[in-house]
Amino acid sequence: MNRPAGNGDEPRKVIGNQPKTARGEATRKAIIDAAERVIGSKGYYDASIGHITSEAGVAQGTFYIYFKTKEEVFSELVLEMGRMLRFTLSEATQGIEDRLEAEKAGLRAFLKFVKDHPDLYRIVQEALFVDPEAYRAYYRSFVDGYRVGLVAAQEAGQVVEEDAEILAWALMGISRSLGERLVIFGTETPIEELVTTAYNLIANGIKP
Amino acid sequence: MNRPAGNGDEPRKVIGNQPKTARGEATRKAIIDAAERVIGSKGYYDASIGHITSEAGVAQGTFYIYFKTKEEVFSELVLEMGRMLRFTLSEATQGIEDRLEAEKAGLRAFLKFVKDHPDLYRIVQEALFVDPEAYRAYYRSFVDGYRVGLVAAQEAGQVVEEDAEILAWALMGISRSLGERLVIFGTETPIEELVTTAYNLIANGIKP
DNA sequence: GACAAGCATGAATACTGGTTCATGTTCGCG
DNA sequence: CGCGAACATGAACCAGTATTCATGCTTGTC
Repeated sequence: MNRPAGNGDEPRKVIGNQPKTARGEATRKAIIDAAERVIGSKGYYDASIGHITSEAGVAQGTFYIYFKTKEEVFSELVLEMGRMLRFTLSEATQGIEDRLEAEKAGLRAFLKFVKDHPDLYRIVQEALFVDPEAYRAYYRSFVDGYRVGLVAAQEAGQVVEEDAEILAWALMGISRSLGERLVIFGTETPIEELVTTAYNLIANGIKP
Repeated sequence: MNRPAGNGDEPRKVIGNQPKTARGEATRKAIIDAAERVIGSKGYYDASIGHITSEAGVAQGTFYIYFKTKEEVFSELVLEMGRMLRFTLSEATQGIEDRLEAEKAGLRAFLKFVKDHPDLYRIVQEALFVDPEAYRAYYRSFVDGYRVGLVAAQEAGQVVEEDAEILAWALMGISRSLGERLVIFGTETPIEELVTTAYNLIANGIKP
């Protein structure tokens, strides 16, 4: 029961075991990618570790070298997804001066992203049940971005003086709903049409 | 392999076994109610038949007198939920002449319903994975109601001439998002405040 | 008051699937 | 080389749980 002094009880709360070589890095990535495909298509509960590892081309035990539990890959997936989406959006609105135009570009980029990654969409939804904390963090960060933009626009007198937090949730709801229609309900409406209609609604709805 | 002629292959697609006496009726209802509570709080996959039946105060085997599978109670729950919500909304907007006022009343009723039934909200969300067909039907019927109202208002010249289907999805998204904020994110904003802000957004957004 | 259909029981079944482990294999470095 | 740390294997373990089943109870009816 002896051990070096100056050590806490927990081994520094590392997420899974970080690989130390390029080889391990590659394997870990292969597993995450496989998990994305398998969980995305079958859902979390129907996706077994066996499915994931065989899709990744490794043995079942290998999974546990990199992840402590099944839940852990999932959480990481959700995090990754949030990062990707935020990156895509900031990329798409980079350098656009007019705030309303930026809004439009963001909406368009969001719908495109969702359409290109239908699996990712479902994964985030399922996080509400598998990892509620990750789910909340995902939407919180999304809505925060929205809110900051709105507040700035309000200060510039371009947006009506309503509670920016509530407004942000409402606007996010529009994007999300149209995205869901695309992915879950498989409608064929061109994205540009959705963007135009939603943009008019939003622009008229929030102008001062 | 002989059987009476004039019979299809399927035994009339009865959902579960309908009880024939008041006693059975009561037991069946007790199980559904228990399922609502247990699945609502633990989620579908963590809610075992054992949990549900013990919550209902019956033996495990009793469950299978009334439902063929675990999925079946769940589907019935989702259906029931859709019915309840639609009833509540039509109740709340009954007899309101002005369409915009009706919209406001509907929004208020929706948020109140969601707040009073947080479990039900999560159950519908989970249906996307457990019974996608039920999930789609739920939202389809919701959005259809919305669309019909919008089209009527457009014909009366009260609403802008945008695609009513898209508009309906967007507006539904606003309600849903604010409802989710209430239930999943546990914010304490008074419903009336949400209604006012959202109403202004919607009213300005869709006026011709 | 006995018969049968409906209802109820809960132990046994059957199987899935997450996790562990004892045993290799790879590979960079001295 | 050859040593050790990192990585990989896949068979076995085991806990949980949906579903079945043989048996027993209730209740209304003739």
